[in-house]
Amino acid sequence: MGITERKEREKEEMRRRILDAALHLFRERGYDGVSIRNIAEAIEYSPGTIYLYYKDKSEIFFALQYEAAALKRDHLIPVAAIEDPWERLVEFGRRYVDFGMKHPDLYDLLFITRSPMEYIENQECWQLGMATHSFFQETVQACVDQRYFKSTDTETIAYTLWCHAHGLVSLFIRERMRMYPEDKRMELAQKSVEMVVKMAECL
Amino acid sequence: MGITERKEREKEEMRRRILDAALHLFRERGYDGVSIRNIAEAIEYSPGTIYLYYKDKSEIFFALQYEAAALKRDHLIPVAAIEDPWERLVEFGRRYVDFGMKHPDLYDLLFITRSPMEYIENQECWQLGMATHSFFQETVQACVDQRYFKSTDTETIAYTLWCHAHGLVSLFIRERMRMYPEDKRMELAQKSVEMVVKMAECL
DNA sequence: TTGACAAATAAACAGTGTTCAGTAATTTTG
DNA sequence: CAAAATTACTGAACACTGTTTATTTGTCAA
Repeated sequence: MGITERKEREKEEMRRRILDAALHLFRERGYDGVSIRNIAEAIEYSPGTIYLYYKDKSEIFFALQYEAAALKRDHLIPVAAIEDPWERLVEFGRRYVDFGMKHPDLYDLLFITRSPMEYIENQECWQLGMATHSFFQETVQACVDQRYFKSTDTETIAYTLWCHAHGLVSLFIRERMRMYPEDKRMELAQKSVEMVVKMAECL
Repeated sequence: MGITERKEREKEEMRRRILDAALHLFRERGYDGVSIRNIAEAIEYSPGTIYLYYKDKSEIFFALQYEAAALKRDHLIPVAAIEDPWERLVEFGRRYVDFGMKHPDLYDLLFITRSPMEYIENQECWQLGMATHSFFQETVQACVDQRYFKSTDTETIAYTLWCHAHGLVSLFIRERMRMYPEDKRMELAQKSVEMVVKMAECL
């Protein structure tokens, strides 16, 4: 009796279709710029159908946020193989920024968008993000242990580096770099990353 | 004939009432959480009346954004009196962060909120922001001239410092510091500012 | 074939930004 | 001072939003 399996598969396919359409539309017009009716129209179903698969609009958002967190983890996973903690940290930073630049919509979803954050902490997405943050902090700790920094305040060092990376990405993707010519923005961002890499030993 | 003057004054008072009510509501519920009808109700007028004073909802937003920029400038103006460029820069950074922490809603308006940014560049608000940014960059230039930094790349130094400050404030006000206990967040932010001050000479 | 179950729909509700014909108040004019 | 003109304001309407629900459609098992 493979019927229930097929049904389950079809349900999953439908959820996939909804998410793909939603992400595509969110990318173009932002969360608030997209209506359930828009998503329904995109997948050629009636608005009510969406609610058979997702409880409400925000759950679609959360599902996408989780996928974003997973993609980010996958983007960062390779650095775990780097032995030297300093090299690992530098590569982590570069890849963090790289992820933000390559997937502005997903980065936005994860770190900027105002959304019912109260709900999120108990969710897989939050755990995923926490794991990544812990990995980052452990790498900083390893660097501290090997005296790569002046300071030994691991938490503050990690947080300071994160602030820089996040500020860099979010100013870029929320278009607050208009005072710089468009073709110079990315270059400036890269120069800034390298500058922080060089001065990090003074942290 | 002081009638036209009185009319003009009354019109201005009405605009003020609308802005005050809007800011109060935006603070509580955010831009999207507030409707024109809410604002109208708050000032005890009908929704249509709002449109006699502001072309649409986003124009109310822009008016508030301009006031935010002006308030930010006023918050930063005192540092211009500081002679020593290094001291001036440090105090500028502290005050920038301080403004963001004290007025999260206004900071949000200025540097995070997604809004029709295309319109903004020709506006007074943008010019105000540009002037502040120029002042900041000139201060960095003065520090460069006096060899306060290793690097002489003024633009990248200024941008890097801005990234850190903005990242710090925006992670805080968009609630992405939940991995730290609430009573430690502000302390951590302050420690990070001081850490950047100390290591800035390595920039 | 029929009954049961699941899936999809259309319609409805209460809300949104915005427009506009109409009303009420005020000022200018005769 | 009364009538006309101007202005300020209203409230209903339009097209949209998220969400719920009664109803219809389609599939499968007996």
